Amino acid sequence: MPKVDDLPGEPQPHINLLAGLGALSSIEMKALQTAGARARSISARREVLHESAQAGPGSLLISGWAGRVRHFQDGRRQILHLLLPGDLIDWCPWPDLLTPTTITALTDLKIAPAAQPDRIGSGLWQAYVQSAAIEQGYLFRQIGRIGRFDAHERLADILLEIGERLERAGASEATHYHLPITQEMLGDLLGLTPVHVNRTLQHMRTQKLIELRGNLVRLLNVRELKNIAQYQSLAFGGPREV
Amino acid sequence: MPKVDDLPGEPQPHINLLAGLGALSSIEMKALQTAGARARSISARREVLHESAQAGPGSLLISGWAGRVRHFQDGRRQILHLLLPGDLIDWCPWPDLLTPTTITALTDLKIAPAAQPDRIGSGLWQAYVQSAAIEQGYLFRQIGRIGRFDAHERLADILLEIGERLERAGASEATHYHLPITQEMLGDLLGLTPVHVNRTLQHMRTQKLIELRGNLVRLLNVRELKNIAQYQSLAFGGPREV
DNA sequence: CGACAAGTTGATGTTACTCAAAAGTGGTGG
DNA sequence: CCACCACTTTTGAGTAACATCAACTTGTCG
Repeated sequence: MPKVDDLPGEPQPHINLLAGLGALSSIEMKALQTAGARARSISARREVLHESAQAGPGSLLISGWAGRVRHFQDGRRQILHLLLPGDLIDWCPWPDLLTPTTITALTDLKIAPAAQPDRIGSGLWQAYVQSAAIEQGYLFRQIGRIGRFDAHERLADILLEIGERLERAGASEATHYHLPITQEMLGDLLGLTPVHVNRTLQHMRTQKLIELRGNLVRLLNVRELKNIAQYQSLAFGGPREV
Repeated sequence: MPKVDDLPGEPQPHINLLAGLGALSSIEMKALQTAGARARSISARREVLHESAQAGPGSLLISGWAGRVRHFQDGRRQILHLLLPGDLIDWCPWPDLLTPTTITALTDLKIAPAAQPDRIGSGLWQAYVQSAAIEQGYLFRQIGRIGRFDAHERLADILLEIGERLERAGASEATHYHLPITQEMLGDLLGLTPVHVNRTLQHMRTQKLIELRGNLVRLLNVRELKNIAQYQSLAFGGPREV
């Protein structure tokens, strides 16, 4: 598996991810590479985008984790969707049609302006559109997860999902990755309190389902985890001919 | 006592809704009217669309309530999103990019094949695209609702949201409408058990927040309901010039 | 070293679930 | 019209899951 960090140069998860979604021309690949090089840094806990903002020309998350967030008046918050390296952030096929949500940096980030597809229907354009469709799929999963799963199921499910997404972006292995967010953020994502997240993780450790040291997770018993979460990968089409 | 049935001709909520989202030409209006007349019936609890199905050419929900549903192996289910009269069901701006979810009829339905926009960018096309974007906004709300709200908040929120959506479709008043789904379905939508939905509704009745007789709901204290749910309308743009 | 954030643990309270049964509702056929 | 059925709503009692409050520990960084 591609241990991206060993490769020369910067890791470019957005290229790995998008190349899997649309048949990119070499020009488009180049554009993505140069975009990646022009990434700017944003530090943890900063807002990347505010609810009230207009949809921008699109951005690519190069490194770090972010989240679409809803804040409530009484201080509660819910992470609606987790954004991982390689993800497309606020691109939209037409101006002004994006539902604006606040996006917050959960860790330090690097964000690059998205390379613009030169025409509708190009490989890059297809990849972007697919990317948006996939996000919608994850929203559906998120609803099912927090609506009907208990704490163990939610954690098993999200750990599997994150691993799968990181692997697709070539950023990690699916069963062994760096989890750079706090248990409190995990709670905000899963609709649980940080205390309960902690206890549940403890329990999963004693069950030898996972290992968690520092912020390195290892999924020790993927079979059982998938069983707990009734897990199945989110299916989506690969690149198609235009 | 649905007032709508007393009006001459068939009610056409999809026209009310879509006309608010895109500047429809008179030809497009006609097309929607004839589409509405060609509606077919589907009886309650039937699947309208299965997960595995290809994205179709699109359908309009003319009457009745449906839901995007996820079923779990152990019999639990979660209604991911509620589909109300006038809603666009499986239309997608490009073939095959829709995330397929099972759609189930919660009541008897009437469904019409969606009139196809004749070109990208037309008023009808814009209305459809906006409609899809709005659905995404409701998905975000749904996640916040079930992730961080307790039972009272969830019910207050959903009752307000449903009222608002029905009113926008010209199908009811926002504070006084027919609720044709069972409390069990409401539970599946909100991630609660039917028993707990019932108790919570009882409590809201004693608080004089709502009135619920048969399946007619009246929101008696909208101010307080909005306060409970920290409610604010989902903002979206009206028709725009092409 | 000290300060601060994150993780951990215990004790206790509350919300929501489970199981169970009764009562109301609507439709169907005799 | 009534009897019967299936479904929904309602209510009660007991339980489990999760939240809350609070303290203590660990780790990290200046």
